[in-house]
Amino acid sequence: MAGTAGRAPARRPGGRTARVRAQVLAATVELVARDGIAGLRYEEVAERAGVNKTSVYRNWPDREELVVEALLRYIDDLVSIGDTGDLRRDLVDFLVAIADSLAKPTVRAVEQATQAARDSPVVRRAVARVFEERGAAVRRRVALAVERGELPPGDHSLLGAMVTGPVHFVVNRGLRPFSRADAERIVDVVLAGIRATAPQRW
Amino acid sequence: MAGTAGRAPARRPGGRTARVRAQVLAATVELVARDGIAGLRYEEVAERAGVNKTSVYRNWPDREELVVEALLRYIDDLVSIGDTGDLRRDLVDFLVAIADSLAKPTVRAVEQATQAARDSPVVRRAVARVFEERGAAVRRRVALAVERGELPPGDHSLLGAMVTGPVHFVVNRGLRPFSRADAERIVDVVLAGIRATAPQRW
DNA sequence: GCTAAAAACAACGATCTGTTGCTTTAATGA
DNA sequence: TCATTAAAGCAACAGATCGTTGTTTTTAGC
Repeated sequence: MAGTAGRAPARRPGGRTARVRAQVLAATVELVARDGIAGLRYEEVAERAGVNKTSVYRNWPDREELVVEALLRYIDDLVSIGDTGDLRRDLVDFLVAIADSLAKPTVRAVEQATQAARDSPVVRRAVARVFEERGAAVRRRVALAVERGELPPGDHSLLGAMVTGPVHFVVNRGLRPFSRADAERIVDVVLAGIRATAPQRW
Repeated sequence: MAGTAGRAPARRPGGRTARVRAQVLAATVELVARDGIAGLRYEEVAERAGVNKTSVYRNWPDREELVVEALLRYIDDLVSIGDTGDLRRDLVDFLVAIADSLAKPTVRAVEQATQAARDSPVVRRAVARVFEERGAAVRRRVALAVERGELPPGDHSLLGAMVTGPVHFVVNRGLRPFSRADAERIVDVVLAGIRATAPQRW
């Protein structure tokens, strides 16, 4: 797959074309965030992008390619974990950043795509790729923590899910705002639990 | 709001009418599970239900009322937590049951509705009501555990999110199957973490 | 079996879909 | 600066879907 989503590379990609493409992809993200992939309407994309609908149809004859390209373009909106040397702090900051990011259209679009991924291999691959980068960063950060003696050695493959899962749960249910205190509680319980269940004091 | 979703009660609700209603609601759940609320098409509902589309339009002029009624009808598909006297076992069983239930169209429809709830008060109320029953059951079970000395007293409002959040996370990302061992690990870490972070050995 | 509630049938104008032929704009490179 | 031409805009289309309405047929309830 060369170029942007399998088509021959544009031969005049600057100026207006770039503007049109960017506006279409931005509109696509917003509408997928609101209505999901199945609810996406080309005419509404064009209207919101301030572009003629033929521009959308001709550039992205396949709606899944449109959605995938839109998701990948904004992949950087997905927050990642940092490294201050203090695992607890990095995790807490990470959770707070995730909670905030869940308000962004980009991130909500990824959530919608995650639902749709069940029925579409193309979307599934894109979503997996998006999450893979974040997941790898968390794994690297955890490995560092083990090296530094902040965590006992062992299988920490569930750690990421154990700290971020509750954030998604609370925010998506939308029952209450997610506070920094919530993040601290989650991280403290999970880290203490991992240490307490380690085979021996390492 | 009397009757089913605000309309005057049907005066001939038996036999064929009941059959039509049930088939439409079942079809609605399946299609919402696949395409979300915004992607729901009345004609496809009618076709899948083996029913004329006018029956759908006349019974449910408002698509949100159709979706809400469909969700509430299958509310019992949402698994709840049991009480064997052993908190760890009850939680593990609960998590495994949740993971299994996430394959059901009914439950996936609720997940889709949860996304859409952001933009629709009607849907939001229905989803909140659906989850409220399950959440209350977990809170009761946790309160029992505290009474029995299985858990230290304190604020356990995040416990439900901390054990079920990771399940949703793993299953929805769909990277790998969710095993009973995963459930055990999650519950063990969370329970150990809660005990380890309790103010004193209670 | 009668009555009438409710489902099916049929047909509608309006909107959306996806495509095509043509015109206009403007990015690119000389 | 300006000629070339890629790419966007415009207009019109057949077909599908939407939501509604008038009528006919089925059948639940008495």
